[in-house]
Amino acid sequence: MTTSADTGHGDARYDVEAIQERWLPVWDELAPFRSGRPDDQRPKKYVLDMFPYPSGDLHMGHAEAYALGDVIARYWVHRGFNVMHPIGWDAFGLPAENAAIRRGEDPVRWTYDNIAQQKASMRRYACSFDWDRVFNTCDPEYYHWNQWFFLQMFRRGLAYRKASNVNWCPECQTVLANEQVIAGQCERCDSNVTKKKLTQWYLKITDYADRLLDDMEQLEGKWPEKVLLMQRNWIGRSTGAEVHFEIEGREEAVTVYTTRPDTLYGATFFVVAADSDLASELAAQSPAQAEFSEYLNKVKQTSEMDRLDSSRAKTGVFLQRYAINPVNGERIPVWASDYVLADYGTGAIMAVPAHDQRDLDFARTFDLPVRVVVDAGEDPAVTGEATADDGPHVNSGPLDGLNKDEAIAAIIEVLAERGTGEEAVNYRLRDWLISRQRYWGTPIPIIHCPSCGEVPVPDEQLPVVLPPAEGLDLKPKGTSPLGGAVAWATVDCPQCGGEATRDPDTMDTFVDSSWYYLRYADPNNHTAAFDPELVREWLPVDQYVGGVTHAILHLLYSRFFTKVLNDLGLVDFNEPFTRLLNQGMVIMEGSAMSKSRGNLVRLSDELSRHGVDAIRLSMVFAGPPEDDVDWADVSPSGSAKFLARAWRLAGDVTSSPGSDPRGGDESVRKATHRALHDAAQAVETFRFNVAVARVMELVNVLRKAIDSGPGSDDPAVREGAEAVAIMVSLVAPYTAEDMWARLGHEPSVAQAGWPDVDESLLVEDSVTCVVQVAGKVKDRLDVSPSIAEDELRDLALASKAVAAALDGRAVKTTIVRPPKLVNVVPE
RNA sequence: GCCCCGGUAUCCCAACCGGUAGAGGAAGCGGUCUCAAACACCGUCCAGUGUGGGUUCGAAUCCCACCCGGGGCACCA
Repeated sequence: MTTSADTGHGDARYDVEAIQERWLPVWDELAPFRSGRPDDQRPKKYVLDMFPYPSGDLHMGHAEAYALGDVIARYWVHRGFNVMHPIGWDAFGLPAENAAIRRGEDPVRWTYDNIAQQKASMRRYACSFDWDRVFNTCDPEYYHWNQWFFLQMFRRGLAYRKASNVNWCPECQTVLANEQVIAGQCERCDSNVTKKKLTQWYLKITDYADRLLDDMEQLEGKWPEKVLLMQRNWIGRSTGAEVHFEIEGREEAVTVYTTRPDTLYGATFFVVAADSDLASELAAQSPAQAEFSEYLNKVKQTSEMDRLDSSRAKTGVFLQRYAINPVNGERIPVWASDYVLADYGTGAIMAVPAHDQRDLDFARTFDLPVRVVVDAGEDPAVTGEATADDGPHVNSGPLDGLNKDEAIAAIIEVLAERGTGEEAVNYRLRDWLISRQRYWGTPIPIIHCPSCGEVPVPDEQLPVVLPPAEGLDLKPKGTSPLGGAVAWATVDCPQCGGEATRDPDTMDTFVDSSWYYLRYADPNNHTAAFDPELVREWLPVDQYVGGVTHAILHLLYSRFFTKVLNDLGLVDFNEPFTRLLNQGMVIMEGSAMSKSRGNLVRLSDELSRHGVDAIRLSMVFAGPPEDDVDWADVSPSGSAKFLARAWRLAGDVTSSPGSDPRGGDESVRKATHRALHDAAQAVETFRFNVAVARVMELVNVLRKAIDSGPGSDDPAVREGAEAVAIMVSLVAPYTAEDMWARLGHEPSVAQAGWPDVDESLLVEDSVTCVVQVAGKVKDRLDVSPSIAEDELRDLALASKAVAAALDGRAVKTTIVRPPKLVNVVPE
């Protein structure tokens, strides 16, 4: 146990447990982080930590995230801002339901118990949250507005139902959004995801693809580059053309999408996605019907995992049908294959094997012709490498001799003229599938009426509250448990009054987190999701802090919601999070902590061993915030040692509060003001570890000043110790508060304010000037920081060491950078 | 395969526009205090910045190639 340490200075001891117990009730009373006071004149700032999911108690990851968010929030409070730093719980989701299934616990009870536990832990962890703004997404008062937003979108055609092949997790027995499928596996349980044809609810995020992409410009330099890149990739905008191909024996032409319309003359075959409706239709009237059915069955059995393996050999079936190339009238064979995706573009492609590797692989497997139309010097049919480079077009009629860009422009014009094609944009992004066949979520507020169809639940009947779980079969079985709540599900149609049923699905929990940051501005509003006026006052979020795991999912959905709400006139901004900081993970000996790996470090153990402050400090000091913290590399006992050292300073100060630091020891004052200046700068640029180092430096200076310098009585020492308390309060609030009290002040140190930095104390009396000869350091001079260039050059040239290094050589030139450097360059 | 980020002392990490490689911490070693220890305090050792080349008066920093580690994307036509 190192919870206490004998100081060697009298009987005062740094007793972690006692300090924690002393200040918690005081803070409860003072509520220094309350942000809702109506008469508050301070400028507003909104600092937000991603809210937690209440699965058990807080863990090491939370400890890191909240320690970092706290540094930022507490800093801006010191800086005189009215900081809103709220917390709540992302409380819907599968774990509650799984606990219910496994242990027969009520999801409601399980969830609220966990929330209570986490809340108590956060209080003890001294998070600077505004406790007056707490809510949980599973509160009917909250999800009421999920339903309201859904209906707003429904009425505008942004929420709709369609049948399609959806991602299906056989383990969770529910559908998944594209964003929740990671490398062919379920984001939650890692099962291999399969496809299933189902009718599901979607939100039309694709309508916002361009804005989601283009508005990222506003975030440049304020969000991590990595996240912006991931979002860009995810949206995957590409430009090209749609080209209409006649199919022999089919009334309507079939459209393909291509990014390389310039290679149209090189199309030697045509491929439709095997699992598309078109493939089945084309096969139906063909001798290849039997072969195709067999192939389709095989394709359906292929797991998403295998399908994603691009090294897999190409497979397919010739449908014995022909398409007509609109530019040269050529008759090309139509194949069905699974290398073409049914839900991207139009589900059909023109294959140009000479200039597309996938098409070439396919052509070589089935002995189809390869025709070069862009001369890149090599023959893909021989090398097996398709050429995607630019070059003069050949075998391409009117395009011959043109380069890629010219040819694309020319062919689009030709296609448009003839009405056989046009310029087109495509996205990788798909609409957001939000229905889930699970219990613990927001019921979808739609009533299915046999005569009226999909009828929205009238606003005045919202919220549609979940029926109690008791008596329902929550086990995953592929259909919604809510369907089993017959009394709940059976209702009168709001339109015709006839018997109808409620939609039995619940919403993806990412809907909940897509607007929670708005609700904090007005958490207790019973008549609206929020008062637009309050949102205008507080939003957008000035600083968002959270893990990079949400780089796509949550952040993309939130951006989408914000844009929809902007269109609805409910918010006046386009981007919800002005700045984003991604913190790393806490790992152990190089890998993620997990029970099964046996390297799990329990937060509660660490807290009782070292104290809250030492753990917080360790998290912040471990390295740059976006890097992972390897718990094996940090030294919580070292942190505790530093805190005790800082704390002891407060007890050593013998001057009285309010004594004037002017007239105190100048070098101590300089160290103090330098530390305040540098630490502030470091915090504002998220270099928290550097900020801590600056404080440690100051503590070392003060220790020396007390023991062997101007002494404990010097007012500059008091000034320094108070600065230490304030700076330490960003990271270690208990220690700082106790220091503050020992220095003779009333709580809370959190509200003490950042001391003004005296600029004149940042100027050094003299600096060391390095004198180099040919770039090598030969001498050092003590000079005034304001020394003139000429004077410095003369001083340097007069140096004996320089003369010795020159060894008689003439000076070619002298580079002078006052006051820090002179470089003498010999001939 | 493509793209992004990183590689500095035994370890975790600093180093503003290219300008003294070291701020801070951990570990180690030595000392003061002590009967001894713990604690505390003081001091100290340790790298030339992954490798090779280039630009420059001067490179951890900029450029090129490669190696290693981490992350993202990956049949998206």
